[in-house]
Amino acid sequence: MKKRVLIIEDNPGVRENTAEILELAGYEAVMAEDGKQGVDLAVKENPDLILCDIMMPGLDGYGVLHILSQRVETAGIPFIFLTAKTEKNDVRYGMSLGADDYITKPFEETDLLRTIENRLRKAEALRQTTQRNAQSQSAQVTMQSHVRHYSRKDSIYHEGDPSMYVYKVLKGTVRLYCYNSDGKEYTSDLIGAEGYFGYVSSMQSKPREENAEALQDCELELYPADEFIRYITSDSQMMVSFVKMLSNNIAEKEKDLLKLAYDTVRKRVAEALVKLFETVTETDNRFGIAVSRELLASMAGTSTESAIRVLSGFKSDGLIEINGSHIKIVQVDKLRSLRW
Amino acid sequence: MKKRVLIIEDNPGVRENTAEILELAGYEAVMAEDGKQGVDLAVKENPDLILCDIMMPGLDGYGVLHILSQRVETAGIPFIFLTAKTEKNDVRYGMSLGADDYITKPFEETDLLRTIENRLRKAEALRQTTQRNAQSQSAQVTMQSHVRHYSRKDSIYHEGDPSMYVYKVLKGTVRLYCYNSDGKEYTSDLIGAEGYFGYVSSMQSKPREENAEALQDCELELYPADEFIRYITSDSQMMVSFVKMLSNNIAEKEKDLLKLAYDTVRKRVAEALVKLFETVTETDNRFGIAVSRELLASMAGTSTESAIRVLSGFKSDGLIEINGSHIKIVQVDKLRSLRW
DNA sequence: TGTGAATTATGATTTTTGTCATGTGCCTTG
DNA sequence: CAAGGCACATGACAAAAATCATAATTCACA
Repeated sequence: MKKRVLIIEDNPGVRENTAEILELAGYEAVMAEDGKQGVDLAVKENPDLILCDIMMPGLDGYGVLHILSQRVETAGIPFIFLTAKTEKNDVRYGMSLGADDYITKPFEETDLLRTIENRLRKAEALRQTTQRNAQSQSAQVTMQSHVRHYSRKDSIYHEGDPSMYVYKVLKGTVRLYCYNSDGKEYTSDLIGAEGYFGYVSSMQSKPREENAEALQDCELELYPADEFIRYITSDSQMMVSFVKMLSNNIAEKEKDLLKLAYDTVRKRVAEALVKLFETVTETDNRFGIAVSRELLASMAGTSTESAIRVLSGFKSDGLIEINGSHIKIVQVDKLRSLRW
Repeated sequence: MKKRVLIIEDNPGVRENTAEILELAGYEAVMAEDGKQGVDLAVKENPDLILCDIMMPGLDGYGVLHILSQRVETAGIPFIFLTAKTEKNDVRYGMSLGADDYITKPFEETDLLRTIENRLRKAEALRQTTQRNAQSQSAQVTMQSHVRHYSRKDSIYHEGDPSMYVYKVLKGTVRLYCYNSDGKEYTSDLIGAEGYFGYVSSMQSKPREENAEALQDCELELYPADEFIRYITSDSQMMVSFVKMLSNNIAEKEKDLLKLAYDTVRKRVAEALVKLFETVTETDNRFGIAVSRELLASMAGTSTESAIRVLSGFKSDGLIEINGSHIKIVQVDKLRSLRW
């Protein structure tokens, strides 16, 4: 059966031209001339893939993607941005919204077709895997994996890297972080022993959206992305657990958002300390845990100096003890209650 | 087969007593005397349900829940907090972390057993549904649902309400928001036509974690939570789409976090305006869209006055036009580029 | 169509936080 | 053991944002 591709592009020339190329290549092309019509057609026509211009009058490409991502029926359709600009910002922003890929205009026919084919193949592979697995219930599926060691400060992956693995922390702690446009760092998560990370982008075979590094010496178990997908989808019960994990993740981020929006630096640093304390279990607590003020600041979303000032305050309040970069929490309970 | 319950509680008296009650009631009780041991046992023993004290030396209940939520294998186990305090803050905080339920100490035997039974039954129901569906592939499943109308400012649900429905927006726009401890409002999401909401807590039969209200007159389709779960789990492909939707949600929240951490109010208000513009398609744009400054402020995570000042700036820069509460965006592109 | 309440706008002021500068102590390295 | 580098600490100042106050204007409703 012919694969159906939806083209959302306001420029008639580009639109027609692209459609022609696709039809010559054996696809069925459906065209929309603006964002709103694009959303309608995506729902009605249920295409196998969507090509979408970013800059459009009215509802633009980002908006289209945003809307389609919120619908179960359309969230799974591979989505490729057509971007006139080579501007990295634009592309990065688009990818972070959940686009699967992008093509820079003007594009070569071969580029276009190769990118489309690539995405269709990946989507198909995912479908095959999940369906095969759904049928062969019961059989205990084991994951192939290998263990790798990372030293403190080692980079595990970077933003933009292809998502090869899903990781499980066996020992140590991993830090996930990203940069804003001014180059400031925000630590979005700490993953302690037994925790998983890297699954979001792996599930969608999308490039990494954040950076990961070892906060301490780490032992990680690496599951190839397709192995992980096979494992997760091998059992509907597993899938439900996975969904629950994702849901928790969402709830937690929402909580962080509320904190970041209105809470004082003091509260946020308290939160960061407690989280650190809860995640980093390895070190013995006699001397406290080694924390750079920079890390704490990037967890609280503030400047290093502000974080330091708050710490000084906690110290003189007797909540913590400071020995160089080692921080020992004396009164966990009080610190906890500070967060609210 | 006997159901296994893991009790994580540092007080030996309470621990032994609870175990005794459970064993008399026909459960198998496994005990852990602190958080760390609790995590270990949760992994090793794979219990059917976990009871966990909040206040414990070392790793506390929140920490245990946090860690277990990050593991696929343990994220699905019903988790119930034992809390000595009746303090609402504590409980709310725990629930927002992903706990399924809580029991206040000292508890009545019947309360304890009823709560446990209730949670086990819900978990079992979910398992049954998903397994049944996984076997009966292929058959097209339709969802029972009904449509309900909401007028502007109508409340759809409140924080703490039981999660009865998953909603789909047919017409209009819905606002999701939550309050911080000072009573300040943060608008975490706007859902436009075709978007779904309310699925996170519904999937886990947990109480609502945020508030939902109609931003404009709305027509919503209501799917009973169990219907929705049945629908989603009826088809592995559907499940994958759902996971993708959740992943997108996470990615988006992460993006918002980065913005909130380091971006200026100006940028955040620009973001809010664009988002509003992209979501609220209904109104004709000749007069602009009606937006209260309070809404804009709660989307940007700032005070109303600050939001107003930024708007005044945009107005004198010719980016927008203001007519009372109606805002018309004149130069979308410039506004968009302001966000970075 | 007028009136009062609610919202928007804006000035003045305070509070919070970020930035720059400089000093201190510790640790590494030659 | 000394020198240099680096992270931590803190003061001084600047910038950003929140808060308070009050005026102007919309808007809902009789």
